[in-house]
Parts: sequence; C-alpha cells; structure tokens
Amino acid sequence: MPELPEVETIRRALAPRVANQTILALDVFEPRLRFPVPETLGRDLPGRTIQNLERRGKYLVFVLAGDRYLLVHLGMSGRLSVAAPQTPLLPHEHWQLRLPDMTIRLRDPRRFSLLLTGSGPPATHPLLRLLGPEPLEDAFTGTYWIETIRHRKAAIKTLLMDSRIVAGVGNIYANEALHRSGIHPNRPGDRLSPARLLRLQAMTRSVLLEALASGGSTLRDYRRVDGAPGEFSTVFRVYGRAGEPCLTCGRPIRRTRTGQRSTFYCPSCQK
DNA sequence: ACTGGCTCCTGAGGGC
DNA sequence: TGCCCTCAGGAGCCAG
Repeated sequence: MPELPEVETIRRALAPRVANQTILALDVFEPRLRFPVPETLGRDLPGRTIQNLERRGKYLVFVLAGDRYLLVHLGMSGRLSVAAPQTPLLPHEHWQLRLPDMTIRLRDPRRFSLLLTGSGPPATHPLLRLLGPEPLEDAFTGTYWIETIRHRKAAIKTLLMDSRIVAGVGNIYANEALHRSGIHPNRPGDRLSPARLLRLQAMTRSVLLEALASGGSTLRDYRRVDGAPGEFSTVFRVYGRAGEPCLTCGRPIRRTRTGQRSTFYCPSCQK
C-alpha cells in the first residue's frame, strides 16, 4: 500500500501529536504480523516517552527516551488511525498504542505490516542498515545513481524499486517516474545513458514531491490518519490506466509484468 | 555480486 | 447466489 509520500503524510500528521507523550500501554491483539510482535513489548513500553516520530524509506520510527525505538512498517494494506477512546475494535485491528491524549490503532487485513523494537541508533537496525539513500535528500546524488545503475542488467523498474539502491520508491511511483522520463520499464540498467538516468532521478523526485503535496495517493487501503483520502491518484498518468489513452500521445497504455509486479507504460512514449 | 522467483495473508472483483 | 480465478500499494529470503 503506502509508499514514501503516504508514509511521510502519516508521519507529518502524527509527529506533533505524539511528541513528548508518555506511553500508557501497547495492546497487541494479534502478534502474527510479518514478523511476530515481540511478547515483551507490552510490558516494556509503558512509562517511556516518545521523543519524536521519524521516517526511513517506508518505515516509521517512534524514537523513545532511554535509547529505544519502535519500528513500524505498514506493508501492503496497513493503516494507522487515531481512535477515540472506547471505540470498539474493527476487524483486523492488531495493536494499539495508548497515549494520554489519543490512541493510535493499526488495521491491516493482510498482516504484512510489522511492529518491532530496538535500542541504540535506529539506523543500525538490520531492516534499516542496508537501505539506500532517501530519494528526496541530498545523499541521492546523480553520481551515486548513475554509478549504481550503469553496470546492472536488471530491469530499470526493478532497480528503482530496490530499497537497497534508493529507499521508499514503490510500484505506483516507479511506474509514474518512468513514464515521465520516457523510459521503458523493462530496459536493462546498463542500457541507459547517464543523461537518461539523470532524467529518471529528477522525475522520481518530482513525482514523489507532487504526491506529497497532495497528501499521498488513495487506492484501496490508504487513508490519511484522519480518514481523509489522498488526492494524488487523480493525476496518475499510467498506473491503473491499462487500455486508456496515454495523456501525452493518446495511444493506449499497456499493462505487463516486471518481476512479480504490475507494470503500466506507454509503448510509444517509453523506449 | 546479481537476478529472478517465491512467499507471507485477506479481500475485492470479474467471469461463468 | 456461489464458486473459482486473478490481482493488490512490500520486501525479505532463497537457490542458481
């Protein structure tokens, strides 16, 4: 489900509301998520203060006092919401974090999400340690991108979605960035010129920034924390538009598969 | 060192 | 109405 713009939208909404709040309780209703929720979490967390809420790729990091943190990933169908006290549990609500002023609940029908904890610098957690640079930060330089891609034989779309190369670009925005760049999703990395790679890097940034400005996209499961839908899906140029006319040239958008993921592209505009 | 394929899970939607 | 099939925004893990 959520890609970087959606996770960042959630982070921005929650961060000011959770900062400096002390955890009253963490209630786990279903520990069988992507990885089992550690049994000690519920005992461990009460009394700890949340210092701030950060993001790395599609991971949310609740930084706690005392050198601890909570790591949350929403997977495909995970959704965080602020629940009123006493609200009955909805189906597939697997845990809640109770704070003095609010309760945060996670709902996730497919259970691909995760809730883990760690101590020390979050960047050293095994799931974060190998992540590539943030696409919207300076570390994602043109030199790095070109040098990383130019000798790889995998499809450029697969490489763009590889979080070890660049963190947080998922299926929707990879499709959109490739269309804006005029690059065929299945073109091997080593068959793209530096100039075309630089264009793709710039288009990746701009599509993520535009989505962020719209509060993210809405497809099936994603909602903002307050329940409002994101607005970006109205401006998809290829994603989900198989058979519809390309907004650039009018020829029908084609759907295919790259790896195990759905790929949408214009056979005329993308080479 | 890379690459591609498989896997976890539930729900929605289409065809018959 | 029901059954069966395919597909869904992620990404770790595995064999080759």
